[in-house]
Amino acid sequence: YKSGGFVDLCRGPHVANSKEINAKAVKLLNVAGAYWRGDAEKPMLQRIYGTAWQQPKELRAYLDWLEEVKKRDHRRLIRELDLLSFHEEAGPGLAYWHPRGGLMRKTIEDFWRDRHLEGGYDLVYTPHIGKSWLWETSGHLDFYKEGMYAPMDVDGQDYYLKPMNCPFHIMIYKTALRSYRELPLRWAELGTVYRYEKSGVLHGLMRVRGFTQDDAHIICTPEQIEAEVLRVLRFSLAMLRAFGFEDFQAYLSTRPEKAVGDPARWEQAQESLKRAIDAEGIDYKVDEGGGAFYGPKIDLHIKDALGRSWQLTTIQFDFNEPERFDMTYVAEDGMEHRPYMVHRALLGSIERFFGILVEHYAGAFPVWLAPEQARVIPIADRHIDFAKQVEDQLRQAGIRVKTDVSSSRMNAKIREAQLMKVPYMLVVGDREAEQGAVAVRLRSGENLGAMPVADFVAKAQAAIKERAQE
RNA sequence: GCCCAUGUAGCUCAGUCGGUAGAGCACUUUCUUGGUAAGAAAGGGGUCAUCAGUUCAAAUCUGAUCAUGGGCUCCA
Repeated sequence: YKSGGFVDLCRGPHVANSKEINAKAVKLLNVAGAYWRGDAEKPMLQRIYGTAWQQPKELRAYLDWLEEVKKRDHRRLIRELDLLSFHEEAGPGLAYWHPRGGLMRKTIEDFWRDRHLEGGYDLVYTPHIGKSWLWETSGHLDFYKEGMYAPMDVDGQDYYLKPMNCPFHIMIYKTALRSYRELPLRWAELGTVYRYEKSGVLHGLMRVRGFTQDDAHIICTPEQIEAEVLRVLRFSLAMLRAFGFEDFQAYLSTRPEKAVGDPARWEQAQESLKRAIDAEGIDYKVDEGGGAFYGPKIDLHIKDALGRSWQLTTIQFDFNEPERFDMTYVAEDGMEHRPYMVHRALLGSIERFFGILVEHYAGAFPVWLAPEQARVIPIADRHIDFAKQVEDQLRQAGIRVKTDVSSSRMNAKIREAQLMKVPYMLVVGDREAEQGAVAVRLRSGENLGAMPVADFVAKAQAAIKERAQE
């Protein structure tokens, strides 16, 4: 788009004067800094953000949407729902998982590990720190030193907090002479890493300094690579669908100018990525030359309940580390060959994914994820004994349940459970105690009336199994 | 890291001209024992982010630092 002598690569339009904007409704949103020509080396200008609409009601709808975004802000909800916290005194970008958040994380991690074992992965665990040798060899100290926490001195040696898991998995790989017969290897780890992110970029759970990647490395032969890539992509889509995401967009990033590795391998890798996306029928865009210097990649973006896009899965080839660590396998010809290595994270980081889940569901999680799936609400203190019996029965049936024994009135207890977005509220009074029943209220406000405890258990278990919202 | 703004009780916020700190919710106790989103009363709770400075006197003015927010740049 052209304004006078200024040419901008955007859809425009630009106006020479704001009075040319023919709008019935305008709102100033905020002011912010922006670098001259988007270059951090250049001075910063003040940018004024505003929005203009043809009709006041369109502006109204937009402001309502902004309001909804604000209501779902995970930074607010993780506090209100008692899930996580951050602490100014203890370090920015470092998340504390409370019991409720911890229970959800455990649920996510259990699901993740089970699916991986079913999907032909092995689970590994590796240390949080390692000698500088690892990062010199991998190249991270050359390329990303400013993103790593300063080393600590241990017995006169520099040890670094790990910013990545790959060198550790490679150490395991190199404990044996590998045969083509045992490939592919698929090693997964919920690996906690630390990266020194610049202070201005930290943002709730979305950008933190300590986080857990749902990482895995696939090491295979050139013949296997295409099938492996397709397998990862399918696996990822199944995983994301299980968490309630349906709308996917893929981005394929190809070889940049400066790159390491055999061009023929790049070509094969890019082809296998492309064929996998085609096979799954995912819409994709190509970012020519947008890959990292060490390999091409596919990123998967999902759309959340408000239509916002988030990058989750990344599937990246690595032609750098196998070389630097001299990874080999012995092929049918009896010679040592260089394997392919693929890094992949499906959810990205547990912290960030959790934040996205919170915003996607506005804190009203599907039953299987909810930290407290049911709350028993005794009407008066004389019903507490029965309420505790119900609680026990439910817990034995594998339902996460609590009883509200506070001195509040039933109305207040219901309000409290609503605010915590507990899927099932089980009111018990004289009538229920007598019949061995619970009166079921959903967080939607719907009242299902009284049902035998066993019926409720069956209902809740079905909802958990189907990963239903209820 | 950069630009701008903000920081008062656990949370959401008042606090005038510089004169020594307040509300609602939450919490504790007591009363209340109730039928689907807040029963009532009393009480406790503050190094006004931190550290310096100006002043007889600082939540209030100045500076630095830390943190947070909106953006920018970055994101192996």
